[in-house]
Amino acid sequence: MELDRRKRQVLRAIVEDYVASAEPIGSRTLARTLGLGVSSATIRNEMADLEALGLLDKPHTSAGRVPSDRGYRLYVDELMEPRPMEQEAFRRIRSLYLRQVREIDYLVSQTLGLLSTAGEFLAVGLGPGPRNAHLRRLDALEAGEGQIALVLVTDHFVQHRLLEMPDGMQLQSLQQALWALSQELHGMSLLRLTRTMVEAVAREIKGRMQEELLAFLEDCLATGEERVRIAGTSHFLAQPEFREPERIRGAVQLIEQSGVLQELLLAASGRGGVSVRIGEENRSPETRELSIVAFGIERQGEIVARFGLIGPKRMDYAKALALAEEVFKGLEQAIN
Amino acid sequence: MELDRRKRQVLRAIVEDYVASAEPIGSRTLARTLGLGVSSATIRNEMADLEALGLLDKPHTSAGRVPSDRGYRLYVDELMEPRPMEQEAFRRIRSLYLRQVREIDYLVSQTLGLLSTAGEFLAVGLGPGPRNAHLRRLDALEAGEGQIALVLVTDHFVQHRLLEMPDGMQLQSLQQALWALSQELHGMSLLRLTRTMVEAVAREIKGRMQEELLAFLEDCLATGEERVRIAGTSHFLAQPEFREPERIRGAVQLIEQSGVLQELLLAASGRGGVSVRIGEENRSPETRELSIVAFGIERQGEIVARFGLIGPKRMDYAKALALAEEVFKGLEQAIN
DNA sequence: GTTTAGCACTCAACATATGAGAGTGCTACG
DNA sequence: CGTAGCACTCTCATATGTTGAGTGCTAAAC
Repeated sequence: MELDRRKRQVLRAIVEDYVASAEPIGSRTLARTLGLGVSSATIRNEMADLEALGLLDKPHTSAGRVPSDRGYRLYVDELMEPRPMEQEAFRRIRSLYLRQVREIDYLVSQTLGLLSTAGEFLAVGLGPGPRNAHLRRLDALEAGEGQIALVLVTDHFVQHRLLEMPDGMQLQSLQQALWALSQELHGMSLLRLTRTMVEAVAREIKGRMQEELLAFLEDCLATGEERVRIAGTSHFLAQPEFREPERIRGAVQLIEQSGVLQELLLAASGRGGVSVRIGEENRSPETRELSIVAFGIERQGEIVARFGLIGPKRMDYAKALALAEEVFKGLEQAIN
Repeated sequence: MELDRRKRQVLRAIVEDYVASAEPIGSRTLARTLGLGVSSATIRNEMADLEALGLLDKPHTSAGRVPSDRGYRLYVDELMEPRPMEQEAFRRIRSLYLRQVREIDYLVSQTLGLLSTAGEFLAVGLGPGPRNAHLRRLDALEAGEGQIALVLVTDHFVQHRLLEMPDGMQLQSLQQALWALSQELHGMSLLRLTRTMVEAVAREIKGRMQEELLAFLEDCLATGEERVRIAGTSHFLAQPEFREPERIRGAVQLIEQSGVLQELLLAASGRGGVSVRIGEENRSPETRELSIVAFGIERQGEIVARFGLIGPKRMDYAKALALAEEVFKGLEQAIN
């Protein structure tokens, strides 16, 4: 079923008005602001048609109309005009990705900062997991005053731990053991690594240092573990949809126990660019009233990082998409 | 002015009832629960006296009584019975601090996790600032595939950054320059260090690597910078005092722009053990309705870390104090 | 002197009524 | 096909009782 020109105009105006005002749109105001020389009654008829098509909803009998999920979808797919980025933001994005940094973990946190500057979305990011982090080096550095720093380097991140050197332990022998290990296990995925390593390590190093080393490796796995990072909470919570205390509580909970957000991000971000999920298109009930603009970053065939901009369904899709596209391009370039 | 035995009993019962129920306490219920064989009228008289002494408040003419700030203070100082910790929590605390770890930054984040498990307070923590972090080592490690890891070690934390080696740059010459620098500036406070270092570095290392190194050092300062860390937000926001949307918004804002919390923590935590601040005793208007149980950790005469448990004035002081005392002891021992 | 019973009074919270305002659907007409 | 007009609906805000918990005070009892 095709929409004629005017219906599209009306739908688009309703979406954009509603995004801006967060208030249902009535026929009178729309007839005025639309500037087409038609009366409110005509608009009302068009609205009734759009509602019959499932593109608009009524909050109650006598408030204005609000876009439905399908209405937003149509808007995003066909009606929306891509909006150019602000110069300032554009420049900041470019400059971040022109640097020499290759540490994905670091890039994730910096990118998150960038995404949250838009000032109205909840920015979420996911770094590479232990599955696709590969060991490059494991070492112990002298750190003065009887302490050492354990350092683990992978292709995606670095981890460290400052420890008291146990009495009677030789730095040299520790280093030798670690070097040998590094050599042997170089390039191995961190996920497979641990089991093998635990046993190899146990042979060479004894006592408390062994315990600490194992604890350190475990933490490296945990840190490398895919845990969603979040920025821009207050902007997000400031959205008018969270005015009621019950809603705001739900949103806070959603953010705190980030499992749901992680799931959302994983489902929404994929290969090949930026994609949008709207309301009911999300699986879990907690996110049925939210939308997400998301993308994944690929390196050598694997997705090593994922990002998303989350807002109420009434979010500014054009703005979010422009930002996401730009960051996507920058990051892909920087990483590959 | 001395309070007789019964007045103390009444005050204590009111505080503890109110802490548990968050509802003002009336004379009738109190007469019943207190189990003293006196009538509500007698309790009413006692209450009136306590109110005259400034130890109780009335939310309005005809609700029950609520402790005033001074009432809480008297309760904490004289009336409260120290509560023993739960075994489980106690064991977890001990085991964390029996390890070899000396990295304060790491200890801060682990301790914060511990504090937030109490499940009703907002836990805040502050690590050592650049002022009291002293350079131990600055190095560049080969990290494979044309990349290097810059590593900076201080007595309190370690920082790192994974970089692409610029074409034509020699790892050896970079290392030499960094070693020389480490040697020269060893033990210097990170705060004074940078200025001097910037210039020294500029001489030895050129081009993009210089930029990246400077950026790295700047970030080290920023990371080492005293920035308050927060855990347990959702427990805190679940407190009934934040039922109204306006209040909850205020609380969220307080948490997000953490400057006020940092100030609060700095003012409340000091040398020599755990202390309590109640309501109006806090300076800034945003925290007038909150209380904090806080302590600082000393090492060689300097406070290198600070922690606080924040709740509404109606918080469970006995529980918070027990937890704080235990963590304080454990940390002091582990660090010294 | 202390305690208690009794009573009038106060105030928040809840429910109910009322009116205004915004918006809709429908019908009849140009 | 578009428009004017009108009855109708529903939310929101305001006003008005009503209820229940709690207080303060007085006078009598212990």
